[in-house]
Amino acid sequence: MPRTVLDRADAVRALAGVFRRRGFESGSLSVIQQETGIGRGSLYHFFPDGKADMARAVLAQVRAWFDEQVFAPLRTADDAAQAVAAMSQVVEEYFVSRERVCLFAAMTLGEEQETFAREVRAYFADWVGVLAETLRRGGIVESEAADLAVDAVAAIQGGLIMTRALDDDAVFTGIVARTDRRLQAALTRKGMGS
Amino acid sequence: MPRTVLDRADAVRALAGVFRRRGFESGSLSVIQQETGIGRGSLYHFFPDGKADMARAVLAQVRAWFDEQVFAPLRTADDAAQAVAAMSQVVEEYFVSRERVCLFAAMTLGEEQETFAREVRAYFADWVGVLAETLRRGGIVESEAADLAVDAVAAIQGGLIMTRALDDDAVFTGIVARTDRRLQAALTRKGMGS
DNA sequence: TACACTCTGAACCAATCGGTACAAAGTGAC
DNA sequence: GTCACTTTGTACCGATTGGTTCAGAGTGTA
Repeated sequence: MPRTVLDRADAVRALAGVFRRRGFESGSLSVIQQETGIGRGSLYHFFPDGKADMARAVLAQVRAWFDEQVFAPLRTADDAAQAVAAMSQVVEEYFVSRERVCLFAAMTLGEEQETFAREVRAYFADWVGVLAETLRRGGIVESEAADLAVDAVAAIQGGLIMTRALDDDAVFTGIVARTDRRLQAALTRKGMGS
Repeated sequence: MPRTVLDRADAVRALAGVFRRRGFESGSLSVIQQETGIGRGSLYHFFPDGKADMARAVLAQVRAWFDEQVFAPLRTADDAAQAVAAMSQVVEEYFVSRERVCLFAAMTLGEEQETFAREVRAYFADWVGVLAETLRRGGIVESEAADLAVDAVAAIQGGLIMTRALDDDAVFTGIVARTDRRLQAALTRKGMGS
């Protein structure tokens, strides 16, 4: 049963790839058409409001993925150390297999900054929040858990920048590994050390 | 003696501001003209090769600033701990007063990625290299110094993303402070602990 | 004053932009 | 096969893009 007709999810997937490679601004309609093989007609059929609609859909898909694969597991975990280790692994795989680009981070630059400010803020605030809560449940005091969580997410995001800049996946892999190690160490000493 | 005529340095300064706010892609000639008050004629007088030339000039200016204010002090310092503390302070001031945007990091996204790949790689490699060398001179073993340096620069870059996303300067300030504290702690224990 | 030189504004260009319209092709239910 | 509905390619629109040209204003020197 060959699928010849696209559905919206296919289009969103293809768009995410283009936006990761090209950026939102420079991913022009012609380029999108060419790289995805999706014609203008289909694009405006699935996304009547044009490029903004496409960006919104892609962001929503990424957000949904993180909700399922990252945030929910952290929330429901009873073993904090194991949950954090799982997060490190899942996040590493995700970004390495997706051009080493976080589309939400990309949205903090340029003009579209304001357009999606709410979604971007929610994504990072939720990530930090759910990680901090997991660390707290693991026995780390509230204030230290919050700092550790912010630092961990920042390290991952900074790792993506460095790994793209130096064009070396090992940079990102190393940063994620050491970030995980730092969180595990904090959980082991239950937030007592400095 | 009122300066009514611009020189190239004025133009570069103004362009840096526009690129930080708008990004390279969306900073169109008309927007640049409008926000800087510099006409097309002047722009193409100073930057005959157009937008690419402007980007190159802005990047070179940022690079020169870091050479002078960050890299050189680290290289010539005899007190590693003090030099690292100075770096933290200077870098924090720099980014807070410049829209919390690192133009080299912005260059790791989108199409222009390849255009300036060499300069971007050099900027980050030099920053990491000079910081690692400073830590090594401070008594930290080579392999650990390299990891610490990569992690520190990544933390700063990730901090910029988080601080823009959460629209809160305190996020960046906190991350820089804790990154500095981590480096100081490593220098104190001379790279012996884990 | 006159001169060489730097800087600037405005008009203009082809190419491309994001977006629209719509007829035709594809698809599943009956 | 027919029908309602979804998906698609093509042609097209006005606006804007990055880039060019060039006459002339601004400036320092003598």
